[in-house]
Amino acid sequence: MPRLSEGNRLPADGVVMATPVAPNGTSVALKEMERWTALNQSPANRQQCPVREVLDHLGDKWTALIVLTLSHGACRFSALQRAIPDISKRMLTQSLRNLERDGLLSRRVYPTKPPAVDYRLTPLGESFLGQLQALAVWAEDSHPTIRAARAQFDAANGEG
Amino acid sequence: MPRLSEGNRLPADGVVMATPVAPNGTSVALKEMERWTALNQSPANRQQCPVREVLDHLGDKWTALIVLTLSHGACRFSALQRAIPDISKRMLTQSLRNLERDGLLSRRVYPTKPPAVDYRLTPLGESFLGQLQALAVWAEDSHPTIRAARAQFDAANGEG
DNA sequence: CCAAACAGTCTCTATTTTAGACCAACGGTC
DNA sequence: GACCGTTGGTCTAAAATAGAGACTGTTTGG
Repeated sequence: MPRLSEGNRLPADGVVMATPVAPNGTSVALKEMERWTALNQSPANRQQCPVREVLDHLGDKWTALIVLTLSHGACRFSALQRAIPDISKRMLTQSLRNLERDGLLSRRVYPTKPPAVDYRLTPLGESFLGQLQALAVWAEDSHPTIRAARAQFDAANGEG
Repeated sequence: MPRLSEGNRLPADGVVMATPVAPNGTSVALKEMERWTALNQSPANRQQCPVREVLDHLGDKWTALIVLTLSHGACRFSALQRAIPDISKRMLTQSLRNLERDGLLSRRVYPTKPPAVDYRLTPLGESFLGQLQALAVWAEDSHPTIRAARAQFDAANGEG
């Protein structure tokens, strides 16, 4: 197996790795890349990778929205449902459980009839919220640029 | 329809809104929450919400990983595949297209045989990368805490 | 001449998500 | 007092989505 090292056998008409090159001729970024690639080879490594873990949670799609919603204060199940109308009960329950399991929020049950339950961020949850808020700011700042890029792309590639 | 205002008719045994209270008696956070809730009622609003847009992209699950991988420099399709072994070609293609459409990365085709294509972050992509890296740092920092919380949760609630 | 590599596309299946019914007890209305 | 909505969920069936793998056509390597 040739195990081709990317970047060496590249088309002659374009510089592909525009990164600093080490004395031996291989790109520095390439080496980092190889390390990263190697790391991701084993399922075990992938599973215990913190980045993956966080990303998989964001991949819940609802998780981030829930945390953002809870930034306004403690919230009951049904209030969350109203705040995020397009989440199904099932997913809301599931996402809340995951978040609780990971210690990002705490669940409090009031033994009344009908039962009342509320969710609030833990300190860990608050710190995650900080990250999310930074992301939200980036999103708002970049929104116009993204919309523009999107319009341009759609115009270039078929408009159907 | 009573349109119950959350927070007023709460169980007597627990303070549910531990947030500053405005002169008129309603929680400040509650008002923000109502605004947020109102915003999310209309599908149109949800669709054009920048936060949603970014979150939906992270919800791709692979998008973030791709951007993080491209932080090491330009990368060809197959190298990305090797770097992220558990992504399917289908999703990789799809995610790359979305990212390109939103102007986070650029795609360059070298008309050789066999064809070569490489992807690299645009300035906008780099700025998104910054956010992602901050998130990655948070993830690594918080990993132990999360693992602990998880272990505790699993111990408390049935260990099956 | 068979195999692999390149960057995808296409189809078929497996997983995930959603929509909606249901629970049991209570408050308000008619 | 029948009827409705409210509480926080769980459960099932249907819809959307993701994944696995075959296929494209050309070129180099063995």
